Amino acid sequence: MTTQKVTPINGNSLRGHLETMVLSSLEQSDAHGFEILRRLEKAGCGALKMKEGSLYPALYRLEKSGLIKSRWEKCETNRPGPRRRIYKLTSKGKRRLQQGREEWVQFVSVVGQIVGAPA
Amino acid sequence: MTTQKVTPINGNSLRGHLETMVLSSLEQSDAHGFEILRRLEKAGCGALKMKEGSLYPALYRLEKSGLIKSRWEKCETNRPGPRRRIYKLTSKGKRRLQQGREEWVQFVSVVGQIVGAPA
DNA sequence: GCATGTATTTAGACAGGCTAGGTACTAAAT
DNA sequence: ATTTAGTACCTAGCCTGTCTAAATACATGC
Repeated sequence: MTTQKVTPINGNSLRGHLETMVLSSLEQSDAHGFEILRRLEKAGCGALKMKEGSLYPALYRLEKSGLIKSRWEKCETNRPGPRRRIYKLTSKGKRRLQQGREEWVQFVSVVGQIVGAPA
Repeated sequence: MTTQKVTPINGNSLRGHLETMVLSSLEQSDAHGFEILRRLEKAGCGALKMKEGSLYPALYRLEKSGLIKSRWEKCETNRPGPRRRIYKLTSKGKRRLQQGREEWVQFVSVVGQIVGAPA
């Protein structure tokens, strides 16, 4: 009974928002892919399941557009595991994030009004 | 100066929301495709540009799923122009609309929190 | 060795909104 | 009569971006 049906947010509805989400998650601090995944999953409260296969291509696109920059982190810095690629917002990326937020607000406003759900 | 730059809501961000929008626009009253387009465009305040090439396939999918039903309207009923296909929500469609609204609220809540834009 | 957890990468599938046309009917203009 | 314009519908094929599913690599523990 208490099976708390959390309808997962699927890929379609994420389209066009994922990149802003990634940029936003990098605002607090630089991070590598897996860490971004963890941040988003945590913030998504179980409803959000972004996959590696979505994230890494997105990161590639973002870097290609100059919105983020990456550097490799050596793994000898007192931690186990493989190498990590650390991503960082560029100033261009910060501006885009601002823009993405404005677009998000407009998107919510417009679609929300049509869908007519009580905000 | 007063060029009110309305960034149009593009196809990607509409993904996965369009069907709920269509269902919602049919709630007030039955309508044919063009009328749905007008309703959405009007509600979108200029920011929303849904195309026929998106709507008609969506209507087809919705009908195939039993969420809407259509009937042809003869054109001799005191109006000019070609025949129209009038769409109507089924009870299954009404239930789906409810579900779509719940999912919308959740979507806005989750993504909104991540994007961090002031709601 | 082998399994496990962490981390990255990629090929290919797939969905669905968009482009860009086409069809058809009516009325008004030429 | 023919053209033009407005309304209405339909569709083939494109394109983008998320997902599936697998491979690779490194370190630790059994």
